[in-house]
Amino acid sequence: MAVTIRDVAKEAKVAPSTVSRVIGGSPKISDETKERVMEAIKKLNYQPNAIARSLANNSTHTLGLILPSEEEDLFKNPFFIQIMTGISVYAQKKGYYIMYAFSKNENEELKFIKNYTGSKLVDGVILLTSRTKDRCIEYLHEINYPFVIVGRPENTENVLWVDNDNFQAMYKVVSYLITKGHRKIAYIGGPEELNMSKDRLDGYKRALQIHGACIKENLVIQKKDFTEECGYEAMKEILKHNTPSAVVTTDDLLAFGANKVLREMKLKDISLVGFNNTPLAEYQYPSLSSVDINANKLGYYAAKILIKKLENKELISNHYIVETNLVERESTDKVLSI
Amino acid sequence: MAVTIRDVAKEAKVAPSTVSRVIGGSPKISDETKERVMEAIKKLNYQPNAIARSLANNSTHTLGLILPSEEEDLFKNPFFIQIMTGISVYAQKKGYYIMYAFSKNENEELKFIKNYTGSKLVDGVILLTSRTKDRCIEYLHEINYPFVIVGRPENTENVLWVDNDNFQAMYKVVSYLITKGHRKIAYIGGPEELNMSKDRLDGYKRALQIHGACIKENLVIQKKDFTEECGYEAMKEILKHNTPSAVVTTDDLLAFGANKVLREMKLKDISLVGFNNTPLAEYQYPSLSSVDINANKLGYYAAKILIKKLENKELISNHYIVETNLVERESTDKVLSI
DNA sequence: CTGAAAGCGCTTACAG
DNA sequence: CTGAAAGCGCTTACAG
Repeated sequence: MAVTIRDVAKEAKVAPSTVSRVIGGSPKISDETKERVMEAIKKLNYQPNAIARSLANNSTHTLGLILPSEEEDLFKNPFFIQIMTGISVYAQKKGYYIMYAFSKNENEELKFIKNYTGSKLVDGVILLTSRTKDRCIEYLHEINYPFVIVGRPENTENVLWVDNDNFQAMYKVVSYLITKGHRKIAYIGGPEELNMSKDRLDGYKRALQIHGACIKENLVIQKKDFTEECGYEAMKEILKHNTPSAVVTTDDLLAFGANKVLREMKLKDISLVGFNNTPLAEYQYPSLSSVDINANKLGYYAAKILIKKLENKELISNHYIVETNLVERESTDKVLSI
Repeated sequence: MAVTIRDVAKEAKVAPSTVSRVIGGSPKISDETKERVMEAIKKLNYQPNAIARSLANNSTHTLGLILPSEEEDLFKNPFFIQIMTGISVYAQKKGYYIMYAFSKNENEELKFIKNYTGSKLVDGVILLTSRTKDRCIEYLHEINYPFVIVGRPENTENVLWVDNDNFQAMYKVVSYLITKGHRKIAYIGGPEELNMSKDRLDGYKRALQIHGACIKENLVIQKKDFTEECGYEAMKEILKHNTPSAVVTTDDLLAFGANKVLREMKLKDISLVGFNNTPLAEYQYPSLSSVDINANKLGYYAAKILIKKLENKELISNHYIVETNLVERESTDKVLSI
């Protein structure tokens, strides 16, 4: 049998409640008994039962992480594992545990959330996807359970979230290209209904506008998926009507597809920028410049903002913006021939 | 306040113990009361408190997953996330929860294990690294806590583990190359002290032996790390004395490095095989043939074997071998010029 | 400063 | 077949 608080109490010749207070760091315990209890704890190698503690405290010190398992790039993009390490760094620092569940779709997500919250297993929930009109968010609101979303949700009222500044990220990329002399810059994006897509496209347009560069309709293509195929098709479409000097994309996979076209057509002078800075980027020919979104920080701050909320600490803001940075590689290293 | 078993009892006009029995599926409850209780549960939308249950049952239905955070290829290799999804598929099917912790080194690993087990948070532990003379394994043995290791440990006595058959995996690769006409096959491996390394090297040697091909000392190079640099150096060393017609490696990163040399020296006729089939493999030039280790299955069976143990089910064996398969790509597609 | 008691929300022998 | 009671291992008002 494992040693309990009663064993320690007996050993130290005090009441269990006193042991509990020593452990909890209660201030009103004499140094003498504190010491005696500590000795007993060490002698018996006592470790409090976390479950009993949770029951008495009505708190498990556990965060529930809901992951999508059908993501196109769950394995190709280190995004998820980076988020997970980021979360764990902060959580572990604060003595919180993390549970995770992979769910295939919104229904399953909701099922896990109901399970986690209804059975009081977790103190708070971390969501990694936010759909438009997200039922999980609605539900968590309804039952008033603490949660945080990685990725800005449609409606940010009363919800905690962390995200990159997608507008600024793309704005910076386009501005950078303009400074390098580019004027005709094409854009290949993913599903246009995503917030992320809107923000990035806005950033693209705004940067061009500010610098007085042209925004031509057929320089902008948005596709249904973040896949290589989509990138390939998009690049083909663009080249039908135009020959840009640079192409920006909203995902490395799109950029890979675009790059394939450029290679096939031997268009060596067109610059190309990816997004997410996946490990694959540096292995492209030419190696691909890409925007690093610092996914680990997204996780870190998600955990931080949620735990602060759980501990009723004052929140300066209901969200946190993680900076992005462009990793420059060969694909933006080309001499402008225009 | 959340609804408890007492509320349900009151609503159904029975004792809490009866409600508990209905939930637990006890056979000796009349259909009539069972129905009444079920109605009350539905009406009040009752969900048992998992923590209270755990305390009463002395079991949390939770598995603790210990992950290394300093792994060279934590982000480049989808190994870990695949393991995690594999674990979750089986665990979720069986109603188990999963906690994870990233640890920087053996000491931290041990700390988390002590925490998880000592505080009774988890019913069993899943380890993803086994060192020679692993203190974590020793400790878990000492306290007699259920655990499973992904990757065959040094001493398999009395421990649960899952792994690929590394001997056979490499044996098959080399045999395959021999059938394609190769006779002079080089080997680039990682740290030789790893079980995995020994097994793969043995598989290489055995296959050559069986087929009567040559095993030359300086065709085999083992490096300290699974990195691109190491692969690069190793390939250089090999080419100093020999010109093999094919090269096998024990990791894709090693193969990438080797491939770099081959490209630089324009040795287009040398076949190359990677290991782990990372997403990067298909993006190489030429695309890299690689051994898929089915990491998701490793996770799945790790969870399965551990949960079976936890539920005192009969175990046919204390380990499970997950098959590997060679994914053929351009790098083994070359015409033999020898 | 410390202890006895009640309570967290379940489960499960025990009794009927 | 069902209920009253004790127990899982903690915490925390309450009293002194």
